[in-house]
Amino acid sequence: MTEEQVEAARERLLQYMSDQGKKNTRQRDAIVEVFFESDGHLTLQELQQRIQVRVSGVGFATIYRTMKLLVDAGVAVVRHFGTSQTLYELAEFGEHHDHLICVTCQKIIEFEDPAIEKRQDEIARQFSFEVLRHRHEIYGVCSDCQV
Amino acid sequence: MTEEQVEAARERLLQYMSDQGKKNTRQRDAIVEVFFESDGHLTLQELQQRIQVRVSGVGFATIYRTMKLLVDAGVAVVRHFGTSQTLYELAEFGEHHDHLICVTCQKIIEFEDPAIEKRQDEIARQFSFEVLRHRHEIYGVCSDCQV
DNA sequence: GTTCCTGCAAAAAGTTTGCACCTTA
DNA sequence: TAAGGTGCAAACTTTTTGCAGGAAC
Repeated sequence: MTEEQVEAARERLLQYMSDQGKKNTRQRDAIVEVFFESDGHLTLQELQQRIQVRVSGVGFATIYRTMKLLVDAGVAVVRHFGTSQTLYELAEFGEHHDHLICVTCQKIIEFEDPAIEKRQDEIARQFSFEVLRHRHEIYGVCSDCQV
Repeated sequence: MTEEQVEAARERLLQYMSDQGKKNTRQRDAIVEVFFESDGHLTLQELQQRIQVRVSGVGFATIYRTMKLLVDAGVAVVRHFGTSQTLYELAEFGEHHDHLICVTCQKIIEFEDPAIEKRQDEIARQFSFEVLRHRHEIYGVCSDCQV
């Protein structure tokens, strides 16, 4: 995700918060900061770990509720990749990417391939199907986890 | 999934069970029956509801453990869609296909495209990623539902 | 000063397991 | 009869919520 897109997301979030009469707090700032820096795909646990480093004692519930706020604002989306844990990802602004998911270490690699997107549109056309969105996930073993 | 594939799955399950010294029971038969007939993704809850109809008093734990057995035998796979619930789906035998999903009428069109599969392998190779499986879902509006 | 936020702890929701008893082969 | 299987209930895991006190505007 590019710098401009993160900026756009920040903008959108501020707009949403002022529209909804939401307040800025120390905790919220820290959570939002960590989330935007991370480039997505974090569980609540991971967010908490990273937040602890800069602001101590941010409760789990606060992170949960703040992420819900980000989702409502449209700057984050919830995803599930096989595990029972919820992941939060930066919402797409224009750009689209898909995922390679390591079934061993749960690492997620993003990829983007115009050739596949194009072929996909051709297939849809064959069926007179109007594409709205898609998900393409490749599950396997990443280089680090291969024996 | 075709009739032959369900047959193959049954075969494989029986083989696995005899290999592992697993026993046939009234409950297991009912669970397997319901699962194979359903041809869809079911939660444990849904399975239990359907099983109740034919065999009363099948415990949740038994269904859970039986589904685990089916997964181990390779005839079922676990999936997580948006919800927090686990879904069990029939495993694919041989052929692989992906889906065009109509967001209006929920119709599902299966497709298979060697060009995409090939491109996908190339991408994985770039990341030294060993592909195990993938899912490719295109959401949109089918020809019947377009206005 | 009112409205919103936070942390805690408890409640929910779903999945997994230990155990005593029962069934299959 | 031995090896598994079953149901119950309890343990776990993760997400969600109620509430009293605290912070933002």
